[in-house]
Amino acid sequence: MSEHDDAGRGDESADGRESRGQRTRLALQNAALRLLEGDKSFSSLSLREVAREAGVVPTAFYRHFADMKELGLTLVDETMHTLRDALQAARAQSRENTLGDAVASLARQVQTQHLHFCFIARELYGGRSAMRQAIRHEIDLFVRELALDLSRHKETENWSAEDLQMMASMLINILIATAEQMLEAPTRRPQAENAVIETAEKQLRLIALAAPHWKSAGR
Amino acid sequence: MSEHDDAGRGDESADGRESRGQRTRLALQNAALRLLEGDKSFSSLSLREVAREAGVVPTAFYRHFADMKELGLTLVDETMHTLRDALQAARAQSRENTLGDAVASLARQVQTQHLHFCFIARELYGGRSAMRQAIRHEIDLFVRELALDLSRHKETENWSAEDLQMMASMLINILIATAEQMLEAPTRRPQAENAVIETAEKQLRLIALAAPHWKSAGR
DNA sequence: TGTACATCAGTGAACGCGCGTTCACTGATGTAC
DNA sequence: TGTACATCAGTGAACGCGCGTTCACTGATGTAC
Repeated sequence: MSEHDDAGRGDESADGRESRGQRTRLALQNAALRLLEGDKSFSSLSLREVAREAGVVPTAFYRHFADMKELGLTLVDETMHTLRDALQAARAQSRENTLGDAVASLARQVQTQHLHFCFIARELYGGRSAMRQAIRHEIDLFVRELALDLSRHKETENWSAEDLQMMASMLINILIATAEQMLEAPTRRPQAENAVIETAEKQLRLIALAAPHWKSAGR
Repeated sequence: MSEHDDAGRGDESADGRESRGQRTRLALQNAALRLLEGDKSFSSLSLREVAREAGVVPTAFYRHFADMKELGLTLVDETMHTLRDALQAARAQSRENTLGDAVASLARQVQTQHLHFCFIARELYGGRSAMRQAIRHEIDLFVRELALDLSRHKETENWSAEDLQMMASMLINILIATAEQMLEAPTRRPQAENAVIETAEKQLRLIALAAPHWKSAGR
């Protein structure tokens, strides 16, 4: 044990290639995501099913995760990190350009990160409590970030913190609902997809219209 | 066989009390809803589990449903019928009174129809494809009904059919998201519930604010 | 560079369990006379 | 009202299956000298 702390090695990933262990771990994660692409939800996925899809024997699973629940929470973590980057890109778009560009950017993300969005959308509502709460928490972070963004816009600069939060959560709701609808009609035709995108754009535009009139009406 | 069509009897429920068969059938349905109240989703529910909760032997299940899928679709049908009535009541409220009353009415419905809302919210996103599509279809009907309602309001009377649809689906989205959030924090405290309701109210009010300005801006 | 050894990722047999579904059955409910 | 019979909801034993998890193992990867 005492001979282990002589050098600053420690981190195995610095060694160039990813180790054999890491490869199987990733294979398990990707196998689970692949299996979730279709009809199934994570809670109806079996350990043996995932191992089979990953091309390893069931017992190998335990070298990497204590149980399916741990795999699930790992997937939430990694996936939400990916989505956070995606939404950050979309937010950057909307700051510099039009709302339409922001929606188009989101649509592109949904297409390229298809597996990740499938997983999150299913588990946000359908999953077990632990996973649902983990996702909710990440979404709350999104909402807070977006609220901060909004506070720097001229139309909403002197809104109360509460109202900014309300506005942000409504916008995120629209994004979630839109992503869901895009996932629902994948194989049919791109025409349906465009209709969904167009509707989302209109909804965002309508809300943008209301912003300058808020507080002046109301109570 | 020929002696069966002599009288106009036929319908067994006209006999006063519900028959023994109907009682067990309802027991199975309610058992499933009860089991879904917690963490689980319908697809992770087993036939034996439902029979056990209903107090019958597993094989008795087959007297009433071909399999779990049939039970699921039956539950969707019945539950959506219940919810349709609930939303119709909420719509009537909003026509005659304020938006706040409409939201309060929805909140009351969520509390009294708690089990039904739990079931639908879970299965809308987390369920198997057949069930998800059945629910989506019913929600589409809600949206269409609401769009028709909107077309009779003065602020939106000369909007295009497309725009009415867009508006209606946004309103329904808010209702769904609000119901979901109310289900999420049930045991904690009523304070959280009130915050959710207040937010929903504000969101609806904000959209109402935008309505008169639509089309005058836009492209 | 080459050999000896330690570590650890992946193997395969085995277990007990709850599952969906079948079958022949029992006994209660409803009907005909 | 009373008896004989048909219908049909619910029973209980049995089946084969995939599951999660255990265990002792093998053999590849990495380390020390």
